[in-house]
Amino acid sequence: MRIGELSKHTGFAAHTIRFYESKGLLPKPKRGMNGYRTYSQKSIQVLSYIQTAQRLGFTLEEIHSLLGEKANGEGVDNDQLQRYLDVRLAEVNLQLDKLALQKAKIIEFKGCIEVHGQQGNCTHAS
Amino acid sequence: MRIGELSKHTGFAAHTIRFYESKGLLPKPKRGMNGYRTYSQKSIQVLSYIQTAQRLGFTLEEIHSLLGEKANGEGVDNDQLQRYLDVRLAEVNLQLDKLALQKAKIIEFKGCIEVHGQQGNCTHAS
DNA sequence: TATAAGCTTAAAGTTAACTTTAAGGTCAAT
DNA sequence: ATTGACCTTAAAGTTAACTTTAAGCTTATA
Repeated sequence: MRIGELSKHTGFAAHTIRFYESKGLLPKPKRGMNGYRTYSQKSIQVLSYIQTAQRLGFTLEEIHSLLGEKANGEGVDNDQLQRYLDVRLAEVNLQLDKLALQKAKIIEFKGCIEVHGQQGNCTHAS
Repeated sequence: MRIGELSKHTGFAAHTIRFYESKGLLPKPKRGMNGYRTYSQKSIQVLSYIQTAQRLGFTLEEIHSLLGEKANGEGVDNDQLQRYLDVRLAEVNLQLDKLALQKAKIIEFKGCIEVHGQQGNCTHAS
């Protein structure tokens, strides 16, 4: 399979696949006699893994670690994976708290302006 | 007041204040005969306004609009401000939903791996 | 007087995850 | 044979919000 077909199977643009390769997320594929990249089914699985990890909010750098240096799809063991997930979970919870606070402030601010206007004492609502 | 003092009053680093000026968030200040920037109390208020807006999650570009082109601290009227707040609120809600979904997926994933291991059918938990 | 702290500028560097560009070789179909 | 789709590379561009660097005045302190 060439890069265009892999692209269709995974939804990743061809240039994104090349970019991932350059970042070490995908192993360097075999090349045809014309220099074109040649992929196997395995590559679909790895890209699918990357997609899943991205949906969980992992960065490409973290995914790189998850996949392991070789990027064969072997990657970390289950204990390490659990630790990664715990760290990510903590980050998500932190972000959720931060956004909940922002939301509360915005709502407070909205109410305040409605009543007092912008010049009021709510300009710097805590 | 020179830039160092303004920095101490507001908590913004001097180079950040210059950066805001370059972005049009702060009006160009007067200069002393030595070329040094000279600020008044007003600048403290504008920076404080910027800080508040940042805490609500507005980008510098949005804050630029909020302050108005002149960056005098006059800025938008209350109706426009309400609209900005509504837009930002919608963004925050969207982010909250996205993160809540991520959190649920991570937890699901964690449980799945605990039981089946990484090779299991949970690798691509929906 | 010497030194350190503070001020000036313009430009480049940072991070993330791509996207775009340029300049060209290959392949399939008409 | 030519057109168009697909492939190649390396390098630069994108966005946000700064930070860092370089090179050089000015001011305050010891």
